[in-house]
Amino acid sequence: MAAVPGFPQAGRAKLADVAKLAGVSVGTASKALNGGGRMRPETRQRVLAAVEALDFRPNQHAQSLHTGRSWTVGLMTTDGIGRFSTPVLLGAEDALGAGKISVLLCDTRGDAIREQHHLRNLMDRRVDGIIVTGRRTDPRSPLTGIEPIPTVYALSPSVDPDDMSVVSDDRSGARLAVDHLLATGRTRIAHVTGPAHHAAARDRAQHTVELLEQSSLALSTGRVHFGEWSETWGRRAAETVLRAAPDTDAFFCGNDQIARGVADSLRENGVDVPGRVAVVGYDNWDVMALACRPPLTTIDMNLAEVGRQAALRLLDAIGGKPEPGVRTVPCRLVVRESS
Amino acid sequence: MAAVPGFPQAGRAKLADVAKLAGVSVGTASKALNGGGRMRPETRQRVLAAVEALDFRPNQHAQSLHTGRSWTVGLMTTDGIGRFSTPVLLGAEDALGAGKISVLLCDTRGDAIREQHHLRNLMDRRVDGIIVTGRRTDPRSPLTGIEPIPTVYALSPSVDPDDMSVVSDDRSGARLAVDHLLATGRTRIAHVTGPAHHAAARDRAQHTVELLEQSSLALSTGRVHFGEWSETWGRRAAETVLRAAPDTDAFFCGNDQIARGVADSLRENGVDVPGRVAVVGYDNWDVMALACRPPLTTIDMNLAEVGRQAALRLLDAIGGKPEPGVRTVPCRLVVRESS
DNA sequence: TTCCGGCAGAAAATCGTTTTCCCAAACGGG
DNA sequence: CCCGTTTGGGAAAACGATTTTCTGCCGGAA
Repeated sequence: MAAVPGFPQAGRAKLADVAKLAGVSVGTASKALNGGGRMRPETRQRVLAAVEALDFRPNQHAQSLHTGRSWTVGLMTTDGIGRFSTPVLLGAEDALGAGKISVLLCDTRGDAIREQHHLRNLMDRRVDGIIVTGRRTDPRSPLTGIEPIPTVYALSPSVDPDDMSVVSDDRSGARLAVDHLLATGRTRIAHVTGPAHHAAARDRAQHTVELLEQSSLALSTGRVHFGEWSETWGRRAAETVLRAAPDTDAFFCGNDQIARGVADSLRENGVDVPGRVAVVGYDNWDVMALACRPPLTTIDMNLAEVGRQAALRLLDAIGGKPEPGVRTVPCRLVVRESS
Repeated sequence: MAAVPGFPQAGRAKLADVAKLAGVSVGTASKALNGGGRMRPETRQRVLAAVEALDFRPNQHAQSLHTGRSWTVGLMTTDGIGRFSTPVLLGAEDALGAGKISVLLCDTRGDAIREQHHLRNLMDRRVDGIIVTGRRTDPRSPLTGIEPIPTVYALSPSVDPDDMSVVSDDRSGARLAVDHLLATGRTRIAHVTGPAHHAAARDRAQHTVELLEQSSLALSTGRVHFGEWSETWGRRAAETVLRAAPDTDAFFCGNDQIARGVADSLRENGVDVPGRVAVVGYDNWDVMALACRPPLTTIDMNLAEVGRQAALRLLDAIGGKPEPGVRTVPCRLVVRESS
């Protein structure tokens, strides 16, 4: 690391400098670094010593120009980087970083123009691959005009089943919640969730109904309560449910905000949670789940794992082993005091 | 865009192909593209037409190799990508994207080893600049070993005053809150905030006290209530305050979680908000502020603007016009129904 | 002594641009 | 008609690595 007389300052040495210091040619120096070619061990040592002395770091632009690889993947998020895409993003970054690959961030803000713009940019940079993530679990139309670049869709799958997608397993989430409630003796379960035009709400609701049927049960109110993903809706829905089916002994909610609204409403109406009624949320969003009174039992989608899986599949595809299709990541039940 | 016989398929044409199709030399083709050199308009047109026909896009690796610029900046976040760094990040991406610069994401998870690792990576990639953001407003020690690379610290300033930093103006935040409360007739103000070892809590508290003094007022309880950034603490503190100073007519809280806790506690104790007591939060975190009953008046730190300013300063520095020092971004008062 | 195989390492080609230098033709003024 | 001065455009040298090809040189065998 110490400055060597006659050579450029540390950090900006080029391979030619290393070669000169070691008394060999550039080609030989390169071979010494990259394993390859035959050479006297002593020569290799000299080169390695020179690398050390000059703190040489290869110029990645030169490498990329030669190999055509950028050791970079694009990460496109469609919703500003929200509560859902963030953990996915971190999981992906984690898995990629291990492989010396960096992440180029692109936020489309849900705008198709911006998406095309970023796409051009990523192609110009010759990224090795692309991960696309969205806020919702609704399928999205695939990116266009990226023929040769491996792409993985995370969280929001592509509508094309031949694309690679990694999603959270809504069915497993519903199963964990329902099984947990049944196992703790609840049989009169209500389901309050978000808007019916969201796949997440529809799918979880459908699975819930099916799972109850398998135990010869039905929803306590006879129907799913679709609404919004908000506490306000949770509070309103709780009252509706209690009026329609006063013997309801559990709420399975489509997300933690709704669940918290439900819990607040129950408490304020003097209904004991979990004594008389259990509440289970979805998302394991800590600020909601932990601040809730009582703290929420909830379903964790393992979003970081979704991101990690997406990254791993992308690496496979970059390595020439693409596995088309949708892969699901199972959820996890987090039991707290509301059930 | 249509395939031209005898030429590689669209998207992978090189400048040599363009030149051949236009009947000029590579150098001339380059000049035609980049404005420069003198040439007959007709020749330039021929080149441009060829570019169009072949859908030519310059190889950025080649450009970067030649110019030494990567048109990329590193964005290091120290805390996963949390609630605070996300808007900063988006603001920065927005400002940089306009300048054809892409963002390379690095998350250190607060780990020094990882930080060094990412730093090496960024230097190897010859990024044009670096933006460092953190979760807290406490000053952080500057990055080491990046001598020649322009760096801007966002949200968490560098302890070295000669570095470039962009932070939220805590003083303006406190002023907006206090002035608003005074203007609406409140004079017995309590201040509940986070841990005293957080600069954000200390600074806002200090400014609040100073501002009150300027109006010959003091805190209703005679002291600042330091605690945690949580709803639980907000609820506890509200009761403490009401017991110590029952004539308190306003709470200014260090963040929206605390404010929500305070509001909840007041409501449950039958204290009318905003009728008898006003509540003002800090952060304008929508899920908290909007879900609160009543919706919270709060201070917005304009974090996206912090990110944007950081990006702009970085661009200036990259362009050779660095302006060392700390720059502050003023806050914004968002009035809702809690005051 | 001659020839050949093997090996260490040098030299050169390559990746795709940008940029500098240089040459030829055209042009204008005296 | 001749000599500068523009002008348009080509050739070639960077940029910094990797990879392929080529050249000595040595030892051993015929």
